[in-house]
Amino acid sequence: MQPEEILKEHIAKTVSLTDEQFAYFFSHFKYRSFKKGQAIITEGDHVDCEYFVLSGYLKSFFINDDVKMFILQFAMPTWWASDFNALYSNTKATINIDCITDAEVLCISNADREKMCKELHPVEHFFRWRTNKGYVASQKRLLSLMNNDAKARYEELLVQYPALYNIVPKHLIAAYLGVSRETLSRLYHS
Amino acid sequence: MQPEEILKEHIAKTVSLTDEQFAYFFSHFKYRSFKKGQAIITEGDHVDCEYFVLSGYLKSFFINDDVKMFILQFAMPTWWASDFNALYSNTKATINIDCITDAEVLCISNADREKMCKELHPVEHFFRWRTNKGYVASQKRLLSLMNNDAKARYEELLVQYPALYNIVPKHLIAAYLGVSRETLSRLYHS
DNA sequence: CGCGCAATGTGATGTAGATCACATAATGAA
DNA sequence: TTCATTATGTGATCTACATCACATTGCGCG
Repeated sequence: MQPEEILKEHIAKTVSLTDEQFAYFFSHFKYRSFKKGQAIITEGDHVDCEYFVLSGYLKSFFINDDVKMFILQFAMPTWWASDFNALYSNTKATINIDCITDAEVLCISNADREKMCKELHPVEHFFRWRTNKGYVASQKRLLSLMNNDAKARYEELLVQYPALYNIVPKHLIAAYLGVSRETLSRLYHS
Repeated sequence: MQPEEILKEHIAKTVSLTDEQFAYFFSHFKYRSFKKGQAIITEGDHVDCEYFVLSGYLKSFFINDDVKMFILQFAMPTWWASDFNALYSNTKATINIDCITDAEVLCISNADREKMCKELHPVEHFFRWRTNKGYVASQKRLLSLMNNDAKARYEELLVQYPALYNIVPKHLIAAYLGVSRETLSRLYHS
């Protein structure tokens, strides 16, 4: 499927745009492809785009002072990724995004997104719903982190995103769950 | 300050509405007041409103199978609260909201919010930004929960919301931080 | 095909924070 | 003011998970 179709189908799940509206909207995106391991956003960068994943897997993560990695999100096809904090408050990136596999994305600049939201009311509606979904998911994860132990969180993750099991190395899954890779290893060998 | 002014000032920080637009928007809100300890949303309820806090403090929280409480959010004046998951996906409430102090709120139904978003583009813009702010805050809290120990999280909270220290009982602060009340007590007595 | 590095497994030990148990304030309603 | 209830403090113990150390496996790449 072509990039244009993928995005169109994704948007259509939430709002309806005429073909002309969509074509205009789409014209503000830029296609980019990345190799496995390549960085998309690095801490300290100026951030001016958000990314719609066409193919492949990304991770957004934070590295603390002890050089320990925490994964905020895996991004899979049709998901959006960026350092939304930096993007919206126009500050330097505090998180990193890179590619777990080869990946293709569509990117749109912050300015263009805001312009589109202003010019096309349905686009603003779309982005409101997208963010809302992200917010709700983030709250759920917060609860899970406080309420469940590592094993329960691991099983929850596998039920929700079984694809991750095969594609994403275990030490990254551990960094998402908030446990050490050793603990994760012990969890699923018992 | 009157409810109308409080909301108006709050909205004006993000978008500008004409007086007529704002009056129309405001006409969809209903004023309600609650006593300390009173429940606003209870798990299992049908949720059809979101709440803008005029005065007082609310908490949104989850009770697990062991009857242990986890606080998702404290809501203070000019904050919004609801079970957004239930509200947007039209399912029964999975969280509770009640009053830490006497409180006054303005509530708007889901249907009316959506209607307002449709009829007044700036209102949709406002709600997009509000949700975006919530999303970013939630991601930050997630990182803090994975990265910092209880003491660091406690200090972070006090720096961010010093008012909570005097107003909110310590065992609720513990339930927000994700530690036991005993541990919290030991933390700040050393 | 085989070298080297990254990913994973597994034991031993350390520790933050939970849990239990009980004492001591506060608060608030009659 | 008194009594009951709720909030808080503090010791003793327990436990999930981290950390360290090292072995093993797998895989990208020349």
